[in-house]
Amino acid sequence: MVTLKDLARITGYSVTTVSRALNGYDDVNKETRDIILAAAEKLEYTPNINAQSLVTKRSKTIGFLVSDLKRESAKDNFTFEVLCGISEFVTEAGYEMILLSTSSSKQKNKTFRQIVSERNLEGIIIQGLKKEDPYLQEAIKGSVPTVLVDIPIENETTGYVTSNQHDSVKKAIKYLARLGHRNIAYMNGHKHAYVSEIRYQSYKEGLSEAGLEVDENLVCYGDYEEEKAYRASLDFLLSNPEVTAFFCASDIMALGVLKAAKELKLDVPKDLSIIGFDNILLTQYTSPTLSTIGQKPFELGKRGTELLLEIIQNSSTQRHIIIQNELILRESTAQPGG
Amino acid sequence: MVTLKDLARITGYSVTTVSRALNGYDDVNKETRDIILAAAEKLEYTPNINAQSLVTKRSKTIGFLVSDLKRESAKDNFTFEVLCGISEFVTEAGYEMILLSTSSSKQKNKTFRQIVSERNLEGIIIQGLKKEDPYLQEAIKGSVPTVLVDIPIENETTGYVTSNQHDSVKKAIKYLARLGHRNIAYMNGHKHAYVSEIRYQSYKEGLSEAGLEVDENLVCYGDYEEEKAYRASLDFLLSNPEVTAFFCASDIMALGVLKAAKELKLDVPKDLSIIGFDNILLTQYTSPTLSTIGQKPFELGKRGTELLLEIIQNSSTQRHIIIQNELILRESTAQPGG
DNA sequence: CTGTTAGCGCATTCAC
DNA sequence: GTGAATGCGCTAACAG
Repeated sequence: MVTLKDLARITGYSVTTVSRALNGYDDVNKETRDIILAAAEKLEYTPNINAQSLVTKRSKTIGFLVSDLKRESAKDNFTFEVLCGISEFVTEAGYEMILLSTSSSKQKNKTFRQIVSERNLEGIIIQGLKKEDPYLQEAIKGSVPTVLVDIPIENETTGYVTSNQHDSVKKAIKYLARLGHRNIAYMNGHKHAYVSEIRYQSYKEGLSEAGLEVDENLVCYGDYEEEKAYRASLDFLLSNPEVTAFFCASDIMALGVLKAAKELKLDVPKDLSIIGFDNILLTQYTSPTLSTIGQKPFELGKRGTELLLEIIQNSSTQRHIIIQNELILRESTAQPGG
Repeated sequence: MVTLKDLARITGYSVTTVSRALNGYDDVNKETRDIILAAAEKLEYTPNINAQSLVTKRSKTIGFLVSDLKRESAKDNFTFEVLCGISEFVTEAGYEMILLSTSSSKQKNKTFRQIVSERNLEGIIIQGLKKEDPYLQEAIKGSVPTVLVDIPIENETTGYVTSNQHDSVKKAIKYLARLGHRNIAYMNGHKHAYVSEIRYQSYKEGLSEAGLEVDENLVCYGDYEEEKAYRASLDFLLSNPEVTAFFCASDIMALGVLKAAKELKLDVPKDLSIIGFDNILLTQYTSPTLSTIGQKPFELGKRGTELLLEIIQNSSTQRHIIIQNELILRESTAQPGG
């Protein structure tokens, strides 16, 4: 390992001068700088970021905190795409990202503050935590720069990045209404997620704006799981034959509804239109293919990181970023009756 | 931020004693230790790992180096599942993981050594790099503990974790042969991946062991892409009507073959049996559902990390770990003719 | 058992 | 322009 001291010894200058030359200070003789830079290059000198951060207090590291990063969550490439987006931007900015999972941190009885101070994290991006998660509360209250994915809360050191779920859900509902659907059901996820609320609220508003009545009985709960959505919709469709369209808070649940429809010999989209949310790869392969609302998780990660670094550098003019979703129409939507 | 110095000041002991008490040395008076531990708890003291690593030379950090972590790779949840496996085990061991992408590192002209020494990484797990990638070569030659995923190379500081691809591919081929297939084609991926070679080799051996001749003309190249596999197999199936089974080096390519078969009005599995590799989620949703070889990427990540930490601690008895794959039979395989 | 001393690699005063 | 001195938070000899 080559250190500043080595470079100092070899070039004959002091550690101080070497440090300044390498960090681009302009009070260094050009010749001196060239000599030092050449030596650094030759020896493949790399600054020790840990040592740097010890004195500068800037670790050039951020954390990405997600809820249980277990086997199952791997199915959900939303998190992974966000991760990719973060990774891309973070590296561009000369930072590095550490992956943190709440489950394992809790297991180790760490507080949010500890997670952060252990590694001197400059900021944290949070995704997928339940509303009532203590880490989330700590993060919001604390003074560590934080960016939340899909949780619309902001303050001095907290920002968020999300998509225009409100508009896109309303758009989907109104689209169904325009096709002639009068009884549009909603398959909601569990109540621990902010997005469930937002989407449900938007569903209701969409109905109202389309001149349709909101009927609480047309709401099912599938917990963002295919199997649960399948079972819930099986019963539901049997007892609510007037329903001709189903809007689902996630594609995974839409798959469950699709399965139930098939089992009940309902033709999709002739007897039942279905719209999902997420645009997962599978939606292009089902039969019929699934209409859905497409998010851009990669962008969420990338822009979220951008925002986080701005908050860290105190250079941000805003505390939130909204990414546009896209209503993707495929084969699972049509007029009622065909 | 609470430091050792703070604890020393408050408890009246020296920094050294506080440090020793906290690190569980047994040459500390029990009473003293209790006082110190109590103070640490009360003030929520958290050791600064960066400072620790500066002196101990152990950063408690490993890197996960993957090839281009771009938008597209997100489709491939193999990487993500490996990542989840790493994350789980790494945290258990008190380590943290940093995500590194070759594309961005190259862009910054960093050598492998620099990537490692910048952050004092204790070890690295590598996945998805092409055979000829310079980072891979550096890693293997270098003295930094390294674990390769699916690249069977080992030496003093390098180990690998992979699945029994050899056996499982042979098993699949022999299964097809037992069903009565005599002309079994192979859809290979690009040649930059070790796994392509291994699977191809195993395919040939499987044929031989089943008493079938190896015909180089029955090999196609789909580059691990659906579209390319689709086009390659379209031509191929037209000009090779005697082929009744297709083994594909990845499920994604199997999807391409399935699409081509449908376009050619070939019934799967009646006219053409298909077996893929990976057991991606999609294989359960296609029609017909796809037979495939299931890997356990989560296990790969987890066991790989385990191995890496052993190499780091110099406690490993072996340098490689093999995880068992599973031949999963679904609807896309049958006897020729039905 | 405990404290003093030294130093990890680096950036930053402050003199010269 | 340059260097000596200081300290970031911590561990590791070495004395006592």
